[in-house]
Amino acid sequence: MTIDPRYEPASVEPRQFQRWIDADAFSADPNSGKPPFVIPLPPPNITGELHMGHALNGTVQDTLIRLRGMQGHETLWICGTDHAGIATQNVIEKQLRAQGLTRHDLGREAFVEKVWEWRRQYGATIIQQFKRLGSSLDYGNERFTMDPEYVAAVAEVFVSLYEKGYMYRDNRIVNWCPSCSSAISDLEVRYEHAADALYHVRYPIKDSTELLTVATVRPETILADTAVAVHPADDRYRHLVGRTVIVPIVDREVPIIADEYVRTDFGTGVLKITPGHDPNDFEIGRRHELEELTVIGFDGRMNDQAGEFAGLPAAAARQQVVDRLFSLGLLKGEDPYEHEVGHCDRSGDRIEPLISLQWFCDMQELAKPAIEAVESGRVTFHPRSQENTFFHWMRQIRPWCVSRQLWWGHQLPVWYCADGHVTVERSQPAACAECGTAQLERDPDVLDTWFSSGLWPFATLGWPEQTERLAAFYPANVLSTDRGIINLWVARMMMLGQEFAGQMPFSDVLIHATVQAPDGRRMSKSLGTGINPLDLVDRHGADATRYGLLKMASTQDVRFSEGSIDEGARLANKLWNASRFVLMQAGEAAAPAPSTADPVDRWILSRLSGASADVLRLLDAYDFSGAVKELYSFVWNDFCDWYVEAAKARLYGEDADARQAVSQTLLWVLERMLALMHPVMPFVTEELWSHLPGDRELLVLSPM
RNA sequence: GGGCGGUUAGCUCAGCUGGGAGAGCACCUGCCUUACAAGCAGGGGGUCGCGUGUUCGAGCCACGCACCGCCCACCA
Repeated sequence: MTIDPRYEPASVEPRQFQRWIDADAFSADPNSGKPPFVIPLPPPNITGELHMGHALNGTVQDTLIRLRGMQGHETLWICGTDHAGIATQNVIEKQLRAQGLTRHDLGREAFVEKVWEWRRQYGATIIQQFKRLGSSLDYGNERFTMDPEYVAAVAEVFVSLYEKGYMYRDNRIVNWCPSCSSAISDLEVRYEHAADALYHVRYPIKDSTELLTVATVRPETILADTAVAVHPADDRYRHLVGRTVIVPIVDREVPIIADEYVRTDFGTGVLKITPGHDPNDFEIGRRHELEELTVIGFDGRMNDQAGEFAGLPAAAARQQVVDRLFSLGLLKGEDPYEHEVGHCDRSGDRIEPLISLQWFCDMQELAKPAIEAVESGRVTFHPRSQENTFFHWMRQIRPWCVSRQLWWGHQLPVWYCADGHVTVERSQPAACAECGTAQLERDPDVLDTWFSSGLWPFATLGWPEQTERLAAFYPANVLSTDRGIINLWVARMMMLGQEFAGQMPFSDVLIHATVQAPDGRRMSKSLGTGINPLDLVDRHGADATRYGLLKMASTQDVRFSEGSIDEGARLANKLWNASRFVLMQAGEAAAPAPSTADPVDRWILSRLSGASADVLRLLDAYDFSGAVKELYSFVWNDFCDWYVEAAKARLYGEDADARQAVSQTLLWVLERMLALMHPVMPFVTEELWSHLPGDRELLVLSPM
């Protein structure tokens, strides 16, 4: 037998992967009787390309799946992708724009068909990329959040939530993204530092020569002011409560009201109230039954109510309003002002708080069992400290705005008749639930993409049908993800899983590290700081990449170091050559057996069992970095540097019995070592396993 | 504003319930020793972010500060 003196990943990886596929090694049998072990892959967006986060998370999950499989579990790693509503629609709209078109030129049906076409062509790219890492996903049961069965599951959940009274429609102020032309949820708003100005504006008091000065960063919304507020206990202004001021420029008479919300120590202690364009003012407005005026439209431009400013983008209107205030002598001054401003997580556009009619889901009741599950330890986060993030959000959870003004996604299962009656059904209703008319129009909106991904652990198994797979593989065991979507996704899966599948969807939430760029900045395409994990696989091999990622990802944030990947490559090569040496000595010997005659043999056997125990213990504790270091030290230092070197004397000696004994022990330790290494380095170990003497099953299917 | 994590050798990081400062890479010296030069043997290199405190003793515990990264947050 000849084996290359150097491990060449590129020539081994495709071949070994194909063997796993041919042996159907990644599918799960619901009737095997073995204890299940299930991980739902966080479904990547169909628009996504494999990035470092995917690669790390994929490696973590694959290591666990392979480990548990070898330990005798029936393992299932749920595979699939997310339709990613806004993200995907934006990609297609961008393509259209390049051709000078908008989605409205195509119309809804043609546009959605175009997205499907795109999805058929490119939507599986990232799943193919996961294969390069050796991921043992259940490819045969790949799911998509827009599969027909999944669509039915989403409708079932929506209708059921509606029937239980959680889902309602309301006219409220929402986070509006002008460039997406849609509302988004609170969690999709990203706050960014902005250097604006704080303007001090004088409002004349009616029947008085007095002026009241307010401070605002958004003078353009003055046009929609419907009150001015002071704190009820503020002696400076107490006498003015109940009087009237004249809103500058529009000369509207509005009341001076008192509200606890106003801070006496900010600005002048007088707050202008614009219920139509500020979430706080909206709440105050509702408390005081103020009129809700709108001067900024859904396109982010001033609307007809804005008079002379109509048609201007809000930002441009701001400057013109300021100029007018100045010329009216009502601008008292302006100060530089730095604050946090909401931006759309998807488009990056500045959020415009606007009042609109949307569907909301009341989350408070749904949150309770999820909070309790974490408090009681039935669901545990690793590391534990991440539970703070979860509790903080869940204990003060607010209604979830679930409707999106998009075309790509799960259209709401809601119909309206001409009289405005609402009919919520699992499938197209024949008649209005209230008046019976057959003239119904479906709500054009679609659901927040996180609504459907919230059903992932059970909708992928056939729910609401009571399938064998659902019975066998729900709930899952581990959910591994980035800490950025603990609330966005993990918490929602927990709430919906409990409500609809009757149990928490998993018991262990793994929050893996975030890999930063080598300079400590965020790794991102837009910053140009991204490192493509597939390049690493090309250059160092998949096993090396996996090893390196596990090695470096020990704390919450970690800087990328190619040195760790390189260490993995060297370890793979070391394993390769150690095996080569052992196999050359072993020849075509029979099944290996350890010998305990020599103290050196006893030493390595003892080290092997010690290292095995350590590695398994560390992996059980999700300490991948520690496990990988232990593996390295055993393979390199104990086995190669000490045992193999010590074994040479006997191997090359005159004593035939000693030669036999040491060669047997070498082979035996090698075999166990390959098995122990397999979850981390599946390719090189599987290849070497195939060179071991005797008929043997694939390593991935062999017991640990 | 609140929370989480980090700050240890030139670089990336380990250091568990307080008592030896460590690994890999890089560097230096000597070896192409017949599994591997992606190798072997050996070596230099750190007031463990700053300050105070607890202790016989602190990288490790407490409090405070600084800087970096991230999450959450309805103060114009």
